[in-house]
Amino acid sequence: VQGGNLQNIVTKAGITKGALFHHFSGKLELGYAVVDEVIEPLLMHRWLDPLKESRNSLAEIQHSVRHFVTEDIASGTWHHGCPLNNLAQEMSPLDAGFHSRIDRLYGIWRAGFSQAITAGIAEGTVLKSVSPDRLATFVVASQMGVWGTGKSSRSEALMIEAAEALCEYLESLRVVPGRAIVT
Amino acid sequence: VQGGNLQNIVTKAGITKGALFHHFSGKLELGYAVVDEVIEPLLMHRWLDPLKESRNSLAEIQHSVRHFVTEDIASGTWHHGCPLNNLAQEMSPLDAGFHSRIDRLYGIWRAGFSQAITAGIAEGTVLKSVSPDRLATFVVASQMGVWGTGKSSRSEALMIEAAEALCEYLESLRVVPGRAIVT
Amino acid sequence: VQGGNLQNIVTKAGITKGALFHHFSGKLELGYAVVDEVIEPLLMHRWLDPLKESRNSLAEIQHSVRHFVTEDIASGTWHHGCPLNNLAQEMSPLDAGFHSRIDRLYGIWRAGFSQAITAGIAEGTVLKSVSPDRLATFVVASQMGVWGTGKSSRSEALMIEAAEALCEYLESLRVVPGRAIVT
Amino acid sequence: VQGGNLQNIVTKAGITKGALFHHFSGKLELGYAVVDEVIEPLLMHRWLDPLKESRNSLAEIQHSVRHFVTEDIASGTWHHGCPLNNLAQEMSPLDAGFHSRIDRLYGIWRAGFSQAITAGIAEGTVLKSVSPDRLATFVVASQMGVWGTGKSSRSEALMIEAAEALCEYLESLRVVPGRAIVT
DNA sequence: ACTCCCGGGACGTCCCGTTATT
DNA sequence: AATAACGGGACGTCCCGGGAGT
Repeated sequence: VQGGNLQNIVTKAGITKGALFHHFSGKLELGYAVVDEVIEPLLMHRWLDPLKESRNSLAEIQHSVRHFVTEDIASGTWHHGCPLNNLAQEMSPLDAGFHSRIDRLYGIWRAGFSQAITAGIAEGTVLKSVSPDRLATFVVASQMGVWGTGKSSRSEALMIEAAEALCEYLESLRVVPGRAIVT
Repeated sequence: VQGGNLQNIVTKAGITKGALFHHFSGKLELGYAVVDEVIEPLLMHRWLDPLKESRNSLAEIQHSVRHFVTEDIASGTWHHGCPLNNLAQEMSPLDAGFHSRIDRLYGIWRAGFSQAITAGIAEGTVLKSVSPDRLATFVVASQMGVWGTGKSSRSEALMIEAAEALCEYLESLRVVPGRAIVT
Repeated sequence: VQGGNLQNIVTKAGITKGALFHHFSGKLELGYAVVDEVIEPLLMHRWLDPLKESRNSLAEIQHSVRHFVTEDIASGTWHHGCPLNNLAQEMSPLDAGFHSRIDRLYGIWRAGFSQAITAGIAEGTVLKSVSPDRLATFVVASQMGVWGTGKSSRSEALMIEAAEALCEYLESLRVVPGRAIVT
Repeated sequence: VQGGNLQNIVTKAGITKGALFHHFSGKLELGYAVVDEVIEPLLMHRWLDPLKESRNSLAEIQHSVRHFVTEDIASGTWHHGCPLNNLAQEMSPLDAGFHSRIDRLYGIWRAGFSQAITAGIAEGTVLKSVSPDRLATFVVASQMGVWGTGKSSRSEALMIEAAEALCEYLESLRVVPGRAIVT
């Protein structure tokens, strides 16, 4: 469960502390590198890039939510939780500046969602009554909760249920031809 | 931010380490006691007890969500996050058994919500289309996310926005006289 | 030869690192304590206090020089050098502020000598042509050199010779009844 | 202040660690080479060679003392202390054998002074009452002290004063036509 | 011949839990 | 019952020297 132990990190990575210190000046630099070179690309690739090429924002977010849960369960690492959140918990005690890097990614995440939702409204796939910023904030928060649920309960079913509930909510905000709209 | 240091804990508590070890066999037992004697009553008092005396479950949950956020901000400790989640993050590396206590509380939380939602459906204040278990899981997960958002961003506005978004969703699931219902 | 190694320090002192850390917050505090509570009193007791009660400054300094060399050789630690200088060499890399504490002691040493020499001139035991400050600086420097000679050469004879040469010089600055005076 | 770090040494020398290890088997061999190829020639050039060509030993030593202090201050590196002493302090913990090389240089230094003083006595420029070996030992020790004073205090004035005091003492041992001699 | 990458280990720091003491 | 002193050990840092690769 604990990745913060440097000895464990290097052992599991199959390297030594000497080798690590050669590439990074310390644990802090390692954390920075992980955020910048692993987590940020992962965030982009898994959550934001698909939205850019999509014409249906909410459907794409739903897809990502379901896909991520499915994949995590398949990979067997689903009870590890959100990598971003984990790193934040692990590294924050070390450096206050680390916190800002984490928060920056959350900001990017929210901004990307907000932008896509705005586009969805313009394209007529999302209800006009939706506030893009608020929904983006909520979806990110809920996804954090989905991971937290999986991590705490270690129950596949519960994690899936939370993810499905999020998707269900998103579904209610979509404009679907032939569906009545609450005013 | 770091309360994990035992020396800090006893110092802040105004006692000495020796005194602590007379009452608890170690850091683990202390953590257990905190869960059992502090967090569980707090969970009951803040989230579940109000539901028992209420005739409108979703409205009560909305109230709790808003109340907790408001109060946390007012107390100046709002960026500390959820006590339950914090303790889980702090202690779970120490002991796998600790994890089960945390999860038990989440289970109680979900069960309490689910039961109240079921009652709400029976009483006609909640839409019949709602799945009590699923919604309970989602609300708990989202509330975790709301705290996480506040803790990460340290932004009052963002935390409030996430909380309001959750309340907004709950609002859409309530049965309000004179409101059209989506089929 | 190496006292700087903390593991060696605690081992030779018969204690453990844990015990040391309980009394001192770190190696630096230990060094400070050694300077303040060991070396400074030693400086006072061995070099400056005798001068206060003496009516013949140079003779007293000569006595201290000879006594210290003799005692060091007898104790078998004569090749360790000057404790003040050793600590300066050992600790300076750790903390620049440490340097000032060391220098302060040298200043006290020089000031004490200077004052005693001034008194000696007034009492007529020291040549009027002597500059107190200059001689004090030189005697302290030479005594440092005497220790350095012993430490480097590890030769008793050489250390004694250096000390005797210093005493011989001091002898030439004394006013002795019946001795001619160079003008 | 700290030159002991091998990485710093090679960086400042503009080479790499790999290159160093092709020429020296380790830090120890490097230290030996520095003593043999840098410090020993420097000792010869600065302190002993001038004596060979001089007809007035003590005046030459005075000149060297003053010259070294002046030059060190001018070069801005005067507070680094004596290269020989510094290296001794830096390296001797590493190797006992290193100590002997250092001591050998001090021996050469003393022998050179002693020989020059003996010649000075024969030539009539030094008082016959002077013991060449003892004075040589004392001058070397005092010069060590002069450097130590400068290094500890980082005060130009103090270092100059110590050097001048040494020169003043040497002056008193010279035979100068027309000056009275103490018996 | 020289560089980069790396292994192994020592150092100072820090902290949990225990023991001697009152 | 409560404290202060302490033991033992793990952590992150740091560095010397070796060895593969060019």
